[in-house]
Amino acid sequence: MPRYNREENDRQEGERFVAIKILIVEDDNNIADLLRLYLEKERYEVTIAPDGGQGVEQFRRVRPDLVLLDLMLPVMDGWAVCRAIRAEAQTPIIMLTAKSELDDKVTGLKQGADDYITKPFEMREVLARIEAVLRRGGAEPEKDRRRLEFDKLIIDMDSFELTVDGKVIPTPPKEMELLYHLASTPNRVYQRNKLLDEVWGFDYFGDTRTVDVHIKRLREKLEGVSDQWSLKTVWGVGYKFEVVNP
Amino acid sequence: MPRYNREENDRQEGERFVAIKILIVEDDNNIADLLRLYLEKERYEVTIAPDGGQGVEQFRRVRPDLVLLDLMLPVMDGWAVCRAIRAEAQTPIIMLTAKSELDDKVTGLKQGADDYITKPFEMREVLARIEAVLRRGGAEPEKDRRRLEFDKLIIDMDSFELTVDGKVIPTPPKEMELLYHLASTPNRVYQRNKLLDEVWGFDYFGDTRTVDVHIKRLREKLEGVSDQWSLKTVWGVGYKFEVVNP
DNA sequence: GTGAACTTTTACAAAATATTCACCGATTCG
DNA sequence: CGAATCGGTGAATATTTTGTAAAAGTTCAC
Repeated sequence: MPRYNREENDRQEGERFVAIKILIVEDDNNIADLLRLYLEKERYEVTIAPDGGQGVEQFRRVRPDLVLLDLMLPVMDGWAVCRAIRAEAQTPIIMLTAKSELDDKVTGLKQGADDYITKPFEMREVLARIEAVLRRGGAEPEKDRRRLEFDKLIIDMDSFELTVDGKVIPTPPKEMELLYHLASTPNRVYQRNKLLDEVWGFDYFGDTRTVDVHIKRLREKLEGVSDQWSLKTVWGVGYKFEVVNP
Repeated sequence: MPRYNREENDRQEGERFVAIKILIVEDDNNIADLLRLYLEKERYEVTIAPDGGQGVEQFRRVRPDLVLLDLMLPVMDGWAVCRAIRAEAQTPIIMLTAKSELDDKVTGLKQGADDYITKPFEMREVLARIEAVLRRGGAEPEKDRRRLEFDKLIIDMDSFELTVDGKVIPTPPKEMELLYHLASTPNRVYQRNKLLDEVWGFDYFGDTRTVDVHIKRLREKLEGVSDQWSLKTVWGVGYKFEVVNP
């Protein structure tokens, strides 16, 4: 009975099951709500504080994984909040600033902010920066449960077990990772290149046929198990994990 | 002797047809070569310049889509190159800097750099930043959601599925791409030549009848589905995806 | 209405891509 | 250390798509 340890590859992007908490300190309700809207769509857990004082208070209460901090705040300004937070935690802080003044940038960075976004900002950019900062800080509360379930199929990257129709099927690491990767985003086509990059690693130089062989080995294990899902070839493009009725 | 057929056929797997050009200005050959290796694996077209002067020269010659610029360069330093490039184009620039000094960052941002990477860097990070910067600049290496919807018709390039009247119709890559291309700009006429250039690739030399045949194949799949849209022939000119317009 | 120009359709050959198999070196495990 | 397992390669095979040529059908201009 083979046993696989998974020391090396933790570059998967599995769905997170424990939400990442973000505190927004922002007095403009419109902006705050907009941010909440998008962030919640991305499955972040959002808390909003309308001024600096409440900002610090909420920070102590919820202990967020990241803070979005408006520079212009009533009563206690952004820098003060920034320092207050820094005084008791290394939580990443992204500053939201109305003017794109260089001076602000310098000062803010000195006070300990991790990044900057100048208003008016694009949500796309905000999301990207948040991800970047979180990644950089290694603050990944995700990873707690890397497990996907489908009809008669459980892909569990924690126990490294593939359960098909109730039975555990011994499955080598690469196959597990490939399947997990594909199934993480059902119905989305992955090109062989991308799979090599994302599953084998960007530093892997090898033939794209390798992917085919692994797909074949997976199919042997999965064929005819359920009509709810399947490993589909998209001719001329790549592969996808298809589930009916998404 | 291993074969890396990922590099052989250029527009394999329906990715981009015109390579994105990257200019690397870096005096350390090891680093430059390493960058080239990985970037070419990702299908970027790479040019290397070993010093600032040649950097600017090459920039004028190849007009890259992005510049990776080492800060420490012999003769003409990175900032000077940055300014020189900024003086004649808005091409995104990513700085490679040995020290992570705040001063450098600020100065660099002032000079117009778009992003920063401090050495020693991880290739993974470099690749991520490149994609981010390109995306931000709208040079879209890949659109976010490549999906078009019309009455009883969904063209989804993410799952690579053509859904007609609720049913998924198996459709080969070329047909998908052609239809997607036409439907991206409804009512606009495309000449056969243009379509060959834009869908088949500028380097494709073939008969213009080819387009006709593909149109015909598409029509078989789409005929009589909806009166809201249709693949129209514009006699003597080309084809268009026509939608009825209020 | 007629012919030239253009488009549609068909059938087939060529090209591209995917699957599968057998095998071997590397790695892991006992 | 030796056996078993895994990951990857290359080649043979199977499959699907794509391009072309040629016949048949349309449209347009006069």
